[in-house]
Amino acid sequence: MKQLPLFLFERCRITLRLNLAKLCLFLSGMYEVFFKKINEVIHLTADEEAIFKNYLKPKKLRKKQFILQEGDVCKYSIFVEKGLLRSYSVNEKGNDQVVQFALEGWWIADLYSFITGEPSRYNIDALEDCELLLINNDGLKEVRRQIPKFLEFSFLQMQNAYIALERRWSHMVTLSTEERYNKLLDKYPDIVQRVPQHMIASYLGLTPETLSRAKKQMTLPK
Amino acid sequence: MKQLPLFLFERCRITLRLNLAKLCLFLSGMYEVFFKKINEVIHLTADEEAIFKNYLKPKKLRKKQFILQEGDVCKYSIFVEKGLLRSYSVNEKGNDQVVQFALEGWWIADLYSFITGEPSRYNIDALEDCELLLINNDGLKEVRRQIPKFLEFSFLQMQNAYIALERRWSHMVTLSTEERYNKLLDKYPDIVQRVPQHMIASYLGLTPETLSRAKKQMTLPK
DNA sequence: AAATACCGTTGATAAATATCAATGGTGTCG
DNA sequence: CGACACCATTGATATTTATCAACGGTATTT
Repeated sequence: MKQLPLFLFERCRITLRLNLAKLCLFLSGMYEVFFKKINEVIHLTADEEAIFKNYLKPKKLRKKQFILQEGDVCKYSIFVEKGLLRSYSVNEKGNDQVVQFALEGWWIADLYSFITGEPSRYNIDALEDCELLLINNDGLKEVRRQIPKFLEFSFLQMQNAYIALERRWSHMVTLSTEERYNKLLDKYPDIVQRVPQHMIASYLGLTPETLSRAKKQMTLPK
Repeated sequence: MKQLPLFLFERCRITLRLNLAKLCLFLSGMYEVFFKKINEVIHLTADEEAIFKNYLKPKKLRKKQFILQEGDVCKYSIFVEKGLLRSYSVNEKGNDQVVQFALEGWWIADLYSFITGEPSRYNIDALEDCELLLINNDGLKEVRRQIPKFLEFSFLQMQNAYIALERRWSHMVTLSTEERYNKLLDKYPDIVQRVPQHMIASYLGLTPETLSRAKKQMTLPK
């Protein structure tokens, strides 16, 4: 067997060392928000965190890339370590209907498709470059089995999600356009700042024109 | 001590026997739907059902009576054995906004108030004479602790509730007035039949007049 | 650097729905 | 039995919001 020239080998070593350093940095930061969030509610030991990591799949997503497209099955529940995503459906007129945004520390998925395995009617794409953690349903079930505390966490999380959605519903029905916008601005200023206004409008159930005019009304009135 | 006349004692015995019979009948029927519903998902042993019954409080409610009023804390999660309830809020114009209906086998509460102990912004009243089972939050926690299977049940139930609400949201945003009404008619014909139309309208986010006209449109067109 | 896509704003008009008011029917209760 | 509460329907009108079209600014791509 022919021997490789030494300089090539040397280059490999250097490259390897550099990538290793990057990998360490990458891994240490990759789960930071994730476990911070969970540990706000239950306390996981280092061992338990290790179990968890077995089922988590890190993924980076560039702005405008899809992680779920209409017609596909939603195989993963997505945790946002960094960045910003949105889920939306496209109605018969071809307009986007934004369902949800997801910032750092939030989860996003089409739960119905995720649970049933039916094709999704939603799209999920990145509004900014993202770092995500993916876990599939079997993974979640396995973690809940191995770490019973996590079932408790899942229940509480789902309960909170339900309550939040119910409140959003009540605001949608009760509040005027302007009040709804202000509510969002008040509660999630980050979203309003980082998301194009026409997507905010869609999220609030308005056309871009209507939101633009409503904002104008709010500045000058009296 | 003066002795009571015998005939009085005799009358007591008869009354007692009658009431006992009624009580037995009452108790056997009282939890029927409840455990049937739960056992569709998990299986409870007789012992476990007995534990459960310790924390359940049967209650009958007459048509038009309230079980929760705006400003009160929602102390109970309510299971409907029989009858029909609705939750609603009253907006600043004094109109009712129906949030939810609950038929036999369903749960109803203001979850936010129930969990946090904050005063509720909703009313819950009976649209028909009802038989209910009430359980407070400590009771639920205790049952989840003593019967871990029930935590699993709670998680799944909450997950389903979330998915259902999400779908309702998507229908509200996507579908036309008529499609929404048909969806409800298709999915819950019982509700449409048993509830006055103006409450259906409110549930769908419409005025009674608009729903009336929409129905008319649906019969004659073409 | 030029071309292009994306975005927010504004105006004119159309459509959907709410609001106000009146009517008649039905059931309930004293 | 009659008075009253409750309810669905219909008409006329007002309000809200969507739709269509055009413009100018900014960022992105080539």
